[in-house]
Amino acid sequence: MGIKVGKGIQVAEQYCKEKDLKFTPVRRKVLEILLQNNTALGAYEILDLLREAGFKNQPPVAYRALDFLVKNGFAHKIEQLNSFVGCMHPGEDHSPAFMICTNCDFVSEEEAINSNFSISKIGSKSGFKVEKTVIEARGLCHSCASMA
Amino acid sequence: MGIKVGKGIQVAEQYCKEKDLKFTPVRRKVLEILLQNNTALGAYEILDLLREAGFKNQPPVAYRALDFLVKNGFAHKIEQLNSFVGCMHPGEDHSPAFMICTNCDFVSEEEAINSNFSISKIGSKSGFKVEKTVIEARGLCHSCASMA
DNA sequence: GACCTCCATGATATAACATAACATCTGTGC
DNA sequence: GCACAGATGTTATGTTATATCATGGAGGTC
Repeated sequence: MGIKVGKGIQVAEQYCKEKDLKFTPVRRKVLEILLQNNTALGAYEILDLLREAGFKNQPPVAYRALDFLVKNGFAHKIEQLNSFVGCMHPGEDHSPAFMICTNCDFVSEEEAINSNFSISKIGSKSGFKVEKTVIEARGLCHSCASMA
Repeated sequence: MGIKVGKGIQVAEQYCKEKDLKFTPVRRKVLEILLQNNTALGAYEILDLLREAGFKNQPPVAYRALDFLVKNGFAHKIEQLNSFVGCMHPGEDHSPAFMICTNCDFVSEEEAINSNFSISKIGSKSGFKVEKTVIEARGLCHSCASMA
């Protein structure tokens, strides 16, 4: 099922064990689905894949699992796409920045420590206390850019 | 109607004149609505306000006007909220960062040149060519933070 | 073992956000 | 007048997300 998927699942499993969180079959399956993809998936796409895998497929099934994964840092929502990606750094405290290719839909997650810092700084100029940042860029990924 | 509103409308009007764009009544009204608010408004809230002002109120009416305003830089979409804000720097080339107060819903627009730059830098590490960035922070605005 | 509590899941319905598609109108240039 | 382009009118539908209440299942307590 791919090294990436395997590692992600393993880390999530370990993390849940430590935190006494329930890594249930549907949550595991959704994480697997997300990690198997390089593109962001919408909740209803995930729902279809869940159904194919024999799970129930009412919307709350997917949204509940996604809520759990996002809340615990195993997945992220790409706000511009209303879609979700598996997290490449589960369990680690991090500030992601997402690069979304407008040509092939590839989404990569990068570390945004510096940007995040400067956003906090921007906020503090006006007395705003930043708690969470969303940083998403659109453009062309390496391979699409070189084809152009 | 407020200095902010007046100035925003005036700038938009001038800009449209120069660019030969049609600043029609419904577009003007939507911009007024957005500029009158310190919070982001959803398309259907705008639609209600349009109806009150005597405009037609099918969804496309609001979405078309919003598309026009966003495309021409008179408004921005706040992706996390599926909502819109009037732009405080119409006509100027700028890289906005939005600060969204989770307590009072106030949204402020700040300039993000430095962050934007570092996001492009993050992207370029992996060969990604950044074309557009979305930067949104959630937290507490000055006045909500001081109450806490 | 019976009971309780907590959380997850099942199931139904509906809310909220957004666009497709086609008809009609209106101003502009010829 | 007529053709064109862009804006608006109108109907319908697609897509994303949540509220609500019922049911189930693991673990603790007596």
